Amino acid sequence: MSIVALTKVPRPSKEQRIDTIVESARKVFCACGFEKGSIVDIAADAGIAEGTIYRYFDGKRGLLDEVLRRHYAAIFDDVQQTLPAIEGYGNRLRYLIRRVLLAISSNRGMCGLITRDLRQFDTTQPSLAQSLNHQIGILMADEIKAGIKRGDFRSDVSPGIVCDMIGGGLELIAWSYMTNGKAIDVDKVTNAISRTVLSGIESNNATTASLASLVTRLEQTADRLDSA
Amino acid sequence: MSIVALTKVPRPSKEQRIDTIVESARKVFCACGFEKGSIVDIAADAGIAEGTIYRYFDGKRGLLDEVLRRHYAAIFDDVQQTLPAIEGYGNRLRYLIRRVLLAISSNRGMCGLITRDLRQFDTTQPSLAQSLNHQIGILMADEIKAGIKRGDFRSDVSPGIVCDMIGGGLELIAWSYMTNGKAIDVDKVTNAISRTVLSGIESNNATTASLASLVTRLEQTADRLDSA
DNA sequence: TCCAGTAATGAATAGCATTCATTATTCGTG
DNA sequence: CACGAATAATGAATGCTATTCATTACTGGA
Repeated sequence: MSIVALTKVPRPSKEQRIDTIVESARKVFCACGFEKGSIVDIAADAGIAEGTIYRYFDGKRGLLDEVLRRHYAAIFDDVQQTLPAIEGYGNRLRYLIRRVLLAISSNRGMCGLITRDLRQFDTTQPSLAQSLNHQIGILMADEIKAGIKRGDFRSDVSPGIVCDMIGGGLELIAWSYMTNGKAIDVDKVTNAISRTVLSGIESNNATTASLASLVTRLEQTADRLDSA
Repeated sequence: MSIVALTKVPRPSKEQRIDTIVESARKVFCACGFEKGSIVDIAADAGIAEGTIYRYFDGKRGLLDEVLRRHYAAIFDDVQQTLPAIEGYGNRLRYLIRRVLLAISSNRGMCGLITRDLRQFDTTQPSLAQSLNHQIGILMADEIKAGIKRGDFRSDVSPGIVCDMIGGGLELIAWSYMTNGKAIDVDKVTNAISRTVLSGIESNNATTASLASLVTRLEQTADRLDSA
């Protein structure tokens, strides 16, 4: 029979407890993934019993949602501070692409959660987390729509489809980063995506050729004028 | 005590048994998804015991892989028959995009498996199924590379990135089809993607218009000079 | 100090993939 | 046809985890 004198620490506030749980969940999920990261692990890391987690969260899924929500919130904050300072729709679009690539390549564990586990939709109850990638898509779509209105972008483009292509492309790049592990060359990829989106892949030989012949003709004319 | 006279059906061949199991798995997975579709359900549908499945497959995951492999194989067969008959790199690219959209929109259950469950990678052992989407990407990349070589496409485009953008875009469209259920307008989406990939989104209205008027003016000047 | 009300606990529950000792069937051979 | 290894099928038992809930521990006001 041992009598132990423990300094009784007061219970943490509701907010502190939630923060502790979410942080432990983040650590465990990032390290092991959603499936393999168990509630027992998270509880152990947070220094509490499993049951306690269920007082604050609907379940494992809800916990993941909150982890992801906080991750995206930080990115959104950053973006909202930076975006307005950038001039030009094309440049802002380019910044958004680059920002996502940075987020992907700077946190492999989170990248795994996003590419692997965010997708687990439940047709009955769409979760908050599902709309997070979509939010970034909305930011991009806003730029494109504004660009169309101003005439910088063609009026026949579908902003939604273009955003899907950018967002989907970024996701595939993230996914292949997760599976093959090769580092992402952020600037190179940013350039490739931006260039493709803005200019497409078709060569405009016809235009170039007609311009070239025009130049030739003007040069000849100029020569004649000189000699006259 | 009942004496029942059952016509003893001979055991099916290994191949038949595998086909039965895979077909039952396809039905169950398509109806319930990978997580919720249980081995018991599949065994019941196939009219066998759960244990039997494990004689033929590594486990639930391996079973899904085979279901997906067969689904993709059918598409590949179809594509390989059709593709060579189409003239022009841009047109073949367009066909591939349309073919994938058709596959997506014609089979919602399978679409769910692809967008939701195919992604469950295990960093330790990459599965066959993971490379299936990639295969289609390779077909597209081939067209793009050939198009670059022939001068139809700009030489500074990155085929891999463009394929990621097309493939990723298609996946996002599939995903949003799964979550919001709205039917996909195959032709409209095919057009939007093709147009974006080929021509980009930047309007060259201003440039074209100003160049055109410049050309006109220069031509008039040149004519006047010539006649002088 | 006491006592509702609130929070935390962790053993019990439940669901499901996977295993494996047991039973049934097949088929080559005497 | 009969026998008996070899092969296939079975389904109860196992193990793992998320989730629940009766019980216990704390807290803050009267």
